[in-house]
Amino acid sequence: MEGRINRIKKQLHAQKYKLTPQREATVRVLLENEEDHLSAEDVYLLVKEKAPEIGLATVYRTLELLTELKIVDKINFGDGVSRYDLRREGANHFHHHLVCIECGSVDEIQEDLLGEVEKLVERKWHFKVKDHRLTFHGICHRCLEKREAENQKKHEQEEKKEREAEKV
Amino acid sequence: MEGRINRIKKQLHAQKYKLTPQREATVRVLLENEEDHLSAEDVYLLVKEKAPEIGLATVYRTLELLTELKIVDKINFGDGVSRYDLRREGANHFHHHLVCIECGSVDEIQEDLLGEVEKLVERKWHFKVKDHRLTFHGICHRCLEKREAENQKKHEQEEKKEREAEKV
DNA sequence: TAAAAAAATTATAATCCTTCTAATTTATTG
DNA sequence: CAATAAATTAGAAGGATTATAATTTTTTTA
Repeated sequence: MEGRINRIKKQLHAQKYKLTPQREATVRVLLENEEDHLSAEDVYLLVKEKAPEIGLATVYRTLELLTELKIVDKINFGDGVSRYDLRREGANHFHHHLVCIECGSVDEIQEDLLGEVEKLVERKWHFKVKDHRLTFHGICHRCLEKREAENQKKHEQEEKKEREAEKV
Repeated sequence: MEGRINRIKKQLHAQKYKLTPQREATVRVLLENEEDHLSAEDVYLLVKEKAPEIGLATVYRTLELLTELKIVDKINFGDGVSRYDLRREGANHFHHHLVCIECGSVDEIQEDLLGEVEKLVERKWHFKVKDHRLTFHGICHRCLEKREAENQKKHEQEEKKEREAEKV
């Protein structure tokens, strides 16, 4: 964690920005919640626990700054708020997302699925790809498993009923 | 055009909705600007030309309704407004976008680039894909060509200078 | 066809997210 | 240490979207 903070500090310094206490608190919150997809408001509330004096505007400005420096990626899942996602260290492409339309969960895919597709886009559409956003909407593995379990149960009950009917 | 309107009318009726004059005017605007990616405000201003009495709220509600029925897709390119994009007739997947970070243009890719990727996601992550959003950010062919032309020009001028220098 | 009920629309207010502004604080430089 | 620059705070302002109440249009039903 500390190493990562230090590297981010260097990235800021390289562009003549400082890692102020407020900025550091914000980065820490992002690191501690790396799996989540926090909105600016979410970040603000969490940062307040560490640094109660911080203002919402500062959080917005810090997130904007981190986005500019490609330390975080700003993403929108269509629910009216922007969410902020730490870029994995060394990752040169933005990871992808699986949004469940049943339970609302958001999972991440770190694998680069688009290598070939991007090559094709550059060749066929003569478009120089710099970044991408790929999100799948559908049903997550948890909800699928829940469904299967329910179907299983229903089947068993039906079978039980049938057996009882046969007895009578 | 009329045929398309009629088919949309039927889709509405199938769900017990009516194609009111305001809704029809909105759909016409979307059809007439199929290449664009209009915001609700854009649509509102264009619909006003046909039906000046329409209210902004109606446009929003109509677009929401059309989105529910999968007649249009709501999409967000990160500029603070939602944009609405007619689904191509018969298309069972949402098309992709190329957003130019230099000139702001948005081009569409109708080809299904994700067939294999989606199969992989379903297998490997056990996620049932229902829809997707894929947007590339980069430099469009127009801007690339402009750049090349400028480089070409610069080269020519440099060569000219060199020749003149040799003369003297 | 007239009355009642339902659906849709209008205009405007309200809300929510985000950005801007002015005043203040903190850090940096000569 | 004074002067300048950078960053932050609190709150106002802005813009996009949604909610509300009154009105209009359409549909249903007697």
